[in-house]
Amino acid sequence: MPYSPAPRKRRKDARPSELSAAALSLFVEKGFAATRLEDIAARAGVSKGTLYLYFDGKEALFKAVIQDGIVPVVAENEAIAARHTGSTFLLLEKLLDNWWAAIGQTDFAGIPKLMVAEARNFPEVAQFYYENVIRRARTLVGNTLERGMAEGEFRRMDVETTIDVIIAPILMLLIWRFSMANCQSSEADAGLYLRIHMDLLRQGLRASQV
Amino acid sequence: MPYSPAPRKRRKDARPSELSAAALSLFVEKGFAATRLEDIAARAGVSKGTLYLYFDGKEALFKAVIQDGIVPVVAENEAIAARHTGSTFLLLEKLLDNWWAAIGQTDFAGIPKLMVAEARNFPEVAQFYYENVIRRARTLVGNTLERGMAEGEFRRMDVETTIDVIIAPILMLLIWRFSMANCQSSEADAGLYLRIHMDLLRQGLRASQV
Amino acid sequence: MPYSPAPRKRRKDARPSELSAAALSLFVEKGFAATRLEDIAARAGVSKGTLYLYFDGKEALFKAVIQDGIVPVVAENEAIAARHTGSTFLLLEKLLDNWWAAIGQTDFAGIPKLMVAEARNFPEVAQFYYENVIRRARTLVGNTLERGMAEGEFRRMDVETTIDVIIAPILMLLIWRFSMANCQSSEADAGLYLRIHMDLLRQGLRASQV
Amino acid sequence: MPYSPAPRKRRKDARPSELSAAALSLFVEKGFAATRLEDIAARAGVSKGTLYLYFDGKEALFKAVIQDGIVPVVAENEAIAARHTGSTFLLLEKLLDNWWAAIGQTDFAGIPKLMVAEARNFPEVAQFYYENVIRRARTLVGNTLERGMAEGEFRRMDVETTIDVIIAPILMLLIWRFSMANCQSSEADAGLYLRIHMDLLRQGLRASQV
DNA sequence: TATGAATGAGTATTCATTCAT
DNA sequence: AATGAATGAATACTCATTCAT
Repeated sequence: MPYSPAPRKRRKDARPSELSAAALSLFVEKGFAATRLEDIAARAGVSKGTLYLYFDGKEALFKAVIQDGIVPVVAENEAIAARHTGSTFLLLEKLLDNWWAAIGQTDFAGIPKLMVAEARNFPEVAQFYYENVIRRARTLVGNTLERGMAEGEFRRMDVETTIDVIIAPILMLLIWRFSMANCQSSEADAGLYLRIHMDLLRQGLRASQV
Repeated sequence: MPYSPAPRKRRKDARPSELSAAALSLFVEKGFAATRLEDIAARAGVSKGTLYLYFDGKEALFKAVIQDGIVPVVAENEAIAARHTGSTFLLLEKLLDNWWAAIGQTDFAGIPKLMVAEARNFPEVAQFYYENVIRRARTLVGNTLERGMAEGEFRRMDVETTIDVIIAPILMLLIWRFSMANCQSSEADAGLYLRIHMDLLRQGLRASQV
Repeated sequence: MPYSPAPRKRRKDARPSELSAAALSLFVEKGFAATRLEDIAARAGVSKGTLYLYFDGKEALFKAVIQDGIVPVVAENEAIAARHTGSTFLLLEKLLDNWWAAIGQTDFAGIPKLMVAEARNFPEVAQFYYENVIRRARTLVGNTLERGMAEGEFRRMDVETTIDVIIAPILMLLIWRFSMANCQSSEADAGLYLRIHMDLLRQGLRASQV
Repeated sequence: MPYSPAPRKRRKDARPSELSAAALSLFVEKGFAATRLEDIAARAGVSKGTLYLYFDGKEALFKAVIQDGIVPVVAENEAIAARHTGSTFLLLEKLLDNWWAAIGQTDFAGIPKLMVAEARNFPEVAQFYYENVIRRARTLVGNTLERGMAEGEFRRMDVETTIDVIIAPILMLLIWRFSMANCQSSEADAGLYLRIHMDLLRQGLRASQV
């Protein structure tokens, strides 16, 4: 018999992530304080009490949302970089593609805005996020840049600044989408935006070819 | 001895901005929902009830904070651009300097983070902000770019994208300062950051001089 | 010089009754608790603080409204009775007419409803009202009935019950007017109501004439 | 041992009427505005929050108190009239007896005073009360009078006026009990009062028997 | 495991009252 | 005498959390 774990069992295991998914979408939508546990429970299709079977409370839910959300993607990107061979710029593109598929097009896309909004109220979670997401992501990009420079594919440049130039537009894209985007009459085209960004980088990074 | 208006009167006139200043700093620090009116009152040195003499309630206070905070600076910058003569890049620098003095180094610096955090809960205020701050600021930068291109000082480029490239790092600087900045061990040097930004722009914008 | 006291002086003397008149109309309209001192002041055309120059506070205002409102009319009616000669039923009619002119067609008309609504919250005022209005009015009507019976104009009957029969409809008329009257589509005709009431009494009270 | 439903469940079903009973007694005692939700909860033996599980708020509680309180008794009286045979005056007595047992001797007795006091602040509830209690009660009495006249038991008379004569004293009895009654030294005897009222009616209504 | 009834601490808001001018 | 800015106690209502079933 190939597969088919008992549905009830699968349900039980899936619960926590169902719950934190519901929490994430509401936290992103309304902010932490303005989200009621009752709404999270309702969106997950369980009762309020059930939340407490899996999480210690609202704060714990917030931490879980942040901590479980993005870290795996960072690790995944680190793995991608580790096994990559060939053009460094192609690696940058791979990293962006993977990040876009795993974050940008999922509910996790709301996390940066959420984290920005709540960092001061949850310094401990912010610290965790800084060390496990931001720092690692910057290191990854930084290493990639250095690899490109070492191989002569990229021109020499200040690494920290260039990391900012690479990451900031991507972050702004997400933050914008979960804050002011509704105010624009015309829908922004995220795919186009990212392509332009990468095009600029392709030119901007490469060693000048005389 | 010149005259001095009755203190009571002077107080009355000053109150609204004292109150919204206190509100701003707390909203930025803890978010809208997590800020208690009592704390705002305490920070402004008045009682809870006094807030209601000047503002209709917490939401009205939020609107006032946003609407009164930044718009004057936008207008100021528009005026600066209108009367500027000479190098277009110099104008860009002037605009940045003024904005940095009037926003970046005051409590208003927290507004972008606040607006990002609360935009979804106050769509009406977000709309106001979009139209009176964001759109006007973008138009101002866009016109400046076009002026530079028309005069041959800047190379030809896609204006909308370039506006993003100019503005996004400045926004990120502020958003970062009011969210994750505490997580870094080393203090970031905003002045340096902006100087590098302008240096990159100076090179990136100018028409290639063969 | 016939008259013309200084207008300012007249104003000063008139203040308290202007204030309690404003208070009465609002108390009647919305009840004691739901009436804000600010509204009373506004209706009287003065500032909130001025109320405290003439009354000790909201309760004092309530007491004044009740105590100053109706007692004079009771005294007036007692005087009418004292100097009346002739048909006793005519006296009853005079009393009703006077009461109707001095109470029923003025703002004082709202006092019975107000007193009913607030008696339990102001037992002291209620006691005052009971002794100085209700008891005296009942005594007056009772004495009149006894006079009519003594002179053979009215048939013998239980006095206390008859007092009720005479007074209750008049009270109900006022209470109704200040409570449910707005619910009726057709305007009630108070004058007609009272005339029918008196007609019934004329028949009901008179000694049967064989 | 017969079964016994879970106490929790039994509680749940009983709660709303426990709560509105507590609310009624306090509203009658102190008026709507002067009654604190906390006191209602305390009198019902629950916490403040529990009220909100069953009612949307203070106003909803007020509406429930009025709407659920008296209407059933009106319906009951209509049924009594529908199936009555025999003397019409006996029917009047039955109606009074039933009303006295179901209203006059229960906490519902306070509703007329409450409704009078709050009608202006709750026009919608007042309208409901007018149409579902007052109008129906008057119609019931009016039909009874017409039946009596048609059968020759009652003399011919103006129906609307007579309805007033029948109902007003009963209303006054209740209103009095919940307002000024405490001011009297001697306890009024409601039973006696009603008996006298009916005696007067018996004489007043019957067709003169020559 | 899951439920949802019950709780009560926490907060925005109102408004009678005071008092410097 | 008159003002109205300021106060802070009072209260309706919310919602995270608990726990008996």
